[in-house]
Amino acid sequence: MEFKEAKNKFVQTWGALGSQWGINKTMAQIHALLMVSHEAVSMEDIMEELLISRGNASMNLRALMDWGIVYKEYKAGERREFFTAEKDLDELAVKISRERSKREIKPALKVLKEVSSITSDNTAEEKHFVDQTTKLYDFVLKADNMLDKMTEYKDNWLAKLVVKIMK
Amino acid sequence: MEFKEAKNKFVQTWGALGSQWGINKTMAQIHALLMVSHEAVSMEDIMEELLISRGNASMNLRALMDWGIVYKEYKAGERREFFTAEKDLDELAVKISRERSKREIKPALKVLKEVSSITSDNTAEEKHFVDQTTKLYDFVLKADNMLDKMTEYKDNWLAKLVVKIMK
DNA sequence: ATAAACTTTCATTTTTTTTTGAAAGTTTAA
DNA sequence: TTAAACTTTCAAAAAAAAATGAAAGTTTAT
Repeated sequence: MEFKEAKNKFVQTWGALGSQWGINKTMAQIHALLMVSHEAVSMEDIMEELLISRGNASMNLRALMDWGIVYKEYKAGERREFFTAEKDLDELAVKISRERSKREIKPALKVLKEVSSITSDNTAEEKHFVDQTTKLYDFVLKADNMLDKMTEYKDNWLAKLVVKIMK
Repeated sequence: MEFKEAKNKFVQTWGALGSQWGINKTMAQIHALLMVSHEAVSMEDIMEELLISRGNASMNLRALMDWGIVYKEYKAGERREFFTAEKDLDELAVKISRERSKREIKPALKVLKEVSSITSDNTAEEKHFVDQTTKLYDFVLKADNMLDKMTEYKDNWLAKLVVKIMK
């Protein structure tokens, strides 16, 4: 396999993986492209390489910057903007975890707390509902806390964790 | 908030959370419904409660069973089938992790290995590509191994982990 | 102040994903 | 073996999500 083919395969695969995890395909593809680029890339070049429109490129780059995993870069004497991706994978994981927690998990927790707090008549049905949603709240809260703690380790938390677990 | 309202809110929220993580909304909603039901539910009742068609219910129940997180149940003297969800949350997490690893992570790893193994000319561009995809392979492999290890803990791995990390 | 070079926005179109529902299939009881 | 009671399948329709592209906006150099 030659370079161009490999690069394309990587971008496609990363895009597909993104889709499966609720991230828009193009967004994941742009991210993939930037991750393996040794220097900052212009919007023009991204459009060309991925065969997407200017609007699409612009919106997804904005989204990636909102996630904090892609940065704008200015080059001296160049009018247009260039983009780079976070390349430190530990840092990348931390940022993705934080965003998903903030955007998705925290709001879900809020609802779980609400619905598990209804004052139940004591029918078996309602008791089970309260019991199960309470357990779910506790579980999700723990999982979310774990993510939080991981962000404190930052450097290499994953390796440390795996070593610990595997003994 | 009364029971029915709370139940509905829970089902909707679980459905939305599913969507954000790449799981079809109805599939997540059926799962939510079964999780908080104190007894097995018929397809008819699922259709009615979620206002979905027979085909939709059938296909998503099949998918949930393929994931190993919903079971068929037969009642004596009843022709139709009833469904229940895995209610042990540790068990649920284990099964979801295993499936996602098998379906999504393992295939991605295979590609990462392939593309990181190209014989590079030594342009800076190609070197960076090989370096970055190799790192990514190592990282994803570690993360996946962590999931694997977690499935060995089964009972309460999450609590144990959090305790360990938080010291 | 102007215009060139560039980016963003958003109504519309396209694509993808999900849902429907009717026909085909299956199982059970008599 | 038949028919009733139920489930599954899948082509077509609907809904949802993503992409387009042209107009509006912004920045910079002169």
